[in-house]
Amino acid sequence: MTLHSPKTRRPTIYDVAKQAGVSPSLVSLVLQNPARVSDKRREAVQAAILDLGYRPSRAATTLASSRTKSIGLVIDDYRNLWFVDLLRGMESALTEHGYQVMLADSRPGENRIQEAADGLLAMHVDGLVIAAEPSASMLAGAGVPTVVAGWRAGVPAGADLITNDDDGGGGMAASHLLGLGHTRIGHLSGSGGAAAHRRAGFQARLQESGVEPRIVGESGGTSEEDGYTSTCWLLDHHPDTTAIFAANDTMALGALGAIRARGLTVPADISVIGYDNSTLAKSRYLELTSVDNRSDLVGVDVAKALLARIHDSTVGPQRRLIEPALVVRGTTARPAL
Amino acid sequence: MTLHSPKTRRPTIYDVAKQAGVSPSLVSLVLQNPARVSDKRREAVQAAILDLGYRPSRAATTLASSRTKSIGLVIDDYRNLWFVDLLRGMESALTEHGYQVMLADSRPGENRIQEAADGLLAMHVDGLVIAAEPSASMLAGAGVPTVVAGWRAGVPAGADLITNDDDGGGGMAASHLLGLGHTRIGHLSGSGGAAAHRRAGFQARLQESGVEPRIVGESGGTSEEDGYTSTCWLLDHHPDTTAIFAANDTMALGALGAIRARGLTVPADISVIGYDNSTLAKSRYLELTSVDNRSDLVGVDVAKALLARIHDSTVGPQRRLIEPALVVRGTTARPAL
DNA sequence: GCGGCATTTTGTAGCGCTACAATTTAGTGC
DNA sequence: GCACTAAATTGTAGCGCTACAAAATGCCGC
Repeated sequence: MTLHSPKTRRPTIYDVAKQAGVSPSLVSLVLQNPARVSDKRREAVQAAILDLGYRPSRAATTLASSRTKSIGLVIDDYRNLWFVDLLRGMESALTEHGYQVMLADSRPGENRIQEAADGLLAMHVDGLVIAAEPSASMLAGAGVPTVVAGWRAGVPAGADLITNDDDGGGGMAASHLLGLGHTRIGHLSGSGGAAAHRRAGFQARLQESGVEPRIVGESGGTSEEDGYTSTCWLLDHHPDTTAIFAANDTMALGALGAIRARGLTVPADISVIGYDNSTLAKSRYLELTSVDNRSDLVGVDVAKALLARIHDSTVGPQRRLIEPALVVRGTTARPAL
Repeated sequence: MTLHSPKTRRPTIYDVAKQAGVSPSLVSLVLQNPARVSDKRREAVQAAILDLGYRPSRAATTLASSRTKSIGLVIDDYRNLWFVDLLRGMESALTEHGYQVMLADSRPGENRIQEAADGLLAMHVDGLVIAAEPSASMLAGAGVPTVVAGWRAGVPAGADLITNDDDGGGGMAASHLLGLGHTRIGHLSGSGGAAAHRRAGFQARLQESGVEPRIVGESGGTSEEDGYTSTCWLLDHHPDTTAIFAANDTMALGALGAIRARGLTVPADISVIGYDNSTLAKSRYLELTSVDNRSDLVGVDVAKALLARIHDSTVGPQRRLIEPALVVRGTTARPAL
């Protein structure tokens, strides 16, 4: 590639057309569907593109064609890494159709989901994914296909919903602990929607077997600190507890800390199971048993739902749950006798 | 807000103008500089905007004004959370000037930095930040102000460079361990550029005091697993080691695992210090002493450099190092006698 | 060589917005 | 009320691209 006068304005489709000796329309065609153009012209155009360092203006394309081949993804916080699996899942299903994903976070702490969505909509995204807990009822989509991923509350009217089966995952955790022989079981919960479903599924499955879990922190936070203090409370009030299910891996880490502080050992004295199958859980140092909510699969389904709606605006909104998977590692074992 | 015929095309500036009884130009003015418009018209326009649910088309604005008030940030992998601090730092300095940040990752593993940058450039970003290790020499910027953040290799010609002082951070780790009285010190390194600087700074500071560090994994990876195996090697060959400096927190976690596997205790038997001050390090369970590279400050400087270049294209490229900070927690202590 | 048809190529118009000059309106002093 | 300046408002002309209809070209058999 030759660098032509670096300080000049970027080359346009007209520059390419002139250099290749064809019309701008032809260049546009080459860009969109090279197969429709004769070999001779196609090569001339591609050579000119390379030579000039031409890069089509996304803004102009958007304006002229009124579709961007891109879909917007609103997440809550970059630090909540679950979106990464969601994103990869979406991309795997989207790239083959030529779609891109644009990310925006909702300013953690301020919950500006609508604002983030607006920003994305201003860029003419063809579809919108909300992967953050909507605080108030939002209108969101405003015309473009919208799907809520990973949350169940506050789904805007007309939006698809594709989310992890947190009830099912809670049930899996319960079954795992029951299967190992535990009966005096604690649960560290939190106030969020996901935590509520995990709790419900966990509790229901235990009750089927006649076991009543000791639930802590139902209306509290879900940080490591919360996990720590909840575990302390649990060990104070139910010292015979042999297993703890934490609503997420971070809280499980807190539980590990509290257990260690009591001089107890995991899993010999107490089993611990987390949720999310995060990096934390996978760590060799922690070896945390955890429930993986398969956000990658959620992402794939999100993409499919979006594509379906984009190509056929008459399909109605759907709701689907993705089944999680239990990953057994080193923090769960049979209870001591 | 009234919802007007949801299935119709989105309202344009002309719709707003008609409804407010003014010209499109006036609406545009209200959008850009409300103070320049009389109260009466301004309010009429704003009411119309609200009523119609009007959202300016970013594409049209970009095309017409040829500046987007947005800067592009290329990161390597969303999982490497250091970019979050960088981003927040940038945003804190950018939002007051009305600029937005657009993110793109370079497809982890494939190192498609140029591709990611191209995508951003196609959206007419006014500035570009490369926060990923450039594998080959890239042209990057191609006209727009560019700054490389957090890396020192492969800086494109004409780009600014603002990065963490990894040498300084390594020195801080060394000083900390020396100050505690350690003299038999190991270092878990890696093949990357950042690791090399941390190693160099660490080694230099130790040598000033006549201490020669035992360096492992200089040409290896920087995962938890690498930290684990390197530590095993270290403890095999230098069992008298009393302190270990890991090139990052993840490796430090691996070190903790290996130390525990040997039946040794941290920090009683061995002190461990990491780098990055990640969530991991802050965890109450781990309490890992770590060097914080203050990526937030890097972000602020990146933003300032960019703004300076955008507003005055004649300023030359600059290079600046940001001083890191040591965060002492529970994994470092005086050596046993 | 020529009609008839498929393929390739091109002009024209316009997407929604902003810059800028031109025009209108308001404000001032006398 | 008038000349004059400042402030507010508007019309015009694109920004770079694509859709689409129209035109040009190529290809076939006879």
